[in-house]
Amino acid sequence: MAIHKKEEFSQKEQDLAAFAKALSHPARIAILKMLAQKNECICGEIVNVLPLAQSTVSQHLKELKNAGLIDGTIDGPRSCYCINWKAFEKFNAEFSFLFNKLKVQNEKACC
Amino acid sequence: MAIHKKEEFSQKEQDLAAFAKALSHPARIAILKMLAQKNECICGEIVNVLPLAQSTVSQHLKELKNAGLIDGTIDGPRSCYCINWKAFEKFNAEFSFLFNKLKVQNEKACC
DNA sequence: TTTTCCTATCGTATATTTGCGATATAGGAT
DNA sequence: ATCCTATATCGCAAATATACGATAGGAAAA
Repeated sequence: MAIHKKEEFSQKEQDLAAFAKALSHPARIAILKMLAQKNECICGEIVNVLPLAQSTVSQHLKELKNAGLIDGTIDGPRSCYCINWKAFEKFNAEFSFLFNKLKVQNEKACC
Repeated sequence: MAIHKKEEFSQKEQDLAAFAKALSHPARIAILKMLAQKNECICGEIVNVLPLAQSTVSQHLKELKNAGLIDGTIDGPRSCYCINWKAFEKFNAEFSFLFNKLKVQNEKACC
């Protein structure tokens, strides 16, 4: 890659891309699905369900946390994660602004 | 990575992840934004706008096309791309199904 | 025809991601 | 205290992604 060019794009473009990147692995989609379905937060249950080693799951959780998509708190001997719905709303709104709003005028086929 | 584990997840999870991956680079976000804004389809205009080499832009376009997010047709000496709104709708619906629908019951804070 | 312009693809270098085992850390149980 | 259980982090190997220059191909222009 020589030099990373990502910085030359607008902050919004970078933010959206970072959000999408956090969702760009089926394991992380599966984790979010689990967190969305369970009313309570979960922790190592995820390790039992996913076909991945504990350390790998922990890494995916960390990435989701760094991206702000989930919150994690230490609950005694175990860790407890839950979805950060605010972050989802924020990005959902930005995606809508970027694409959905423009869609109406563009509905006609092109090319 | 030794062995790719992606195949062990459900098809829906893989599809959603693939869609997100296509959006996971600011250059591709910028391309989609351009295509959404212009009523007409564009081509090498993108190269002039983005801070990337022509070959790199072409590669990003190819990825977006492979992911099904854009359509491309050859128009004489130049290529013409446009957003595949159907694909966006499809994935938007799946994301909503996965997350938004579950959100209502989960609105209460956790952790 | 030759030249020019536009785009796609190839080859390559480097960066990042993915995955795992091993290890560290920290709380609970004995 | 020692042991056990749950989770995070480190270090490494392999796979992918990113970026570019060089090159190929094809249509229009000269």
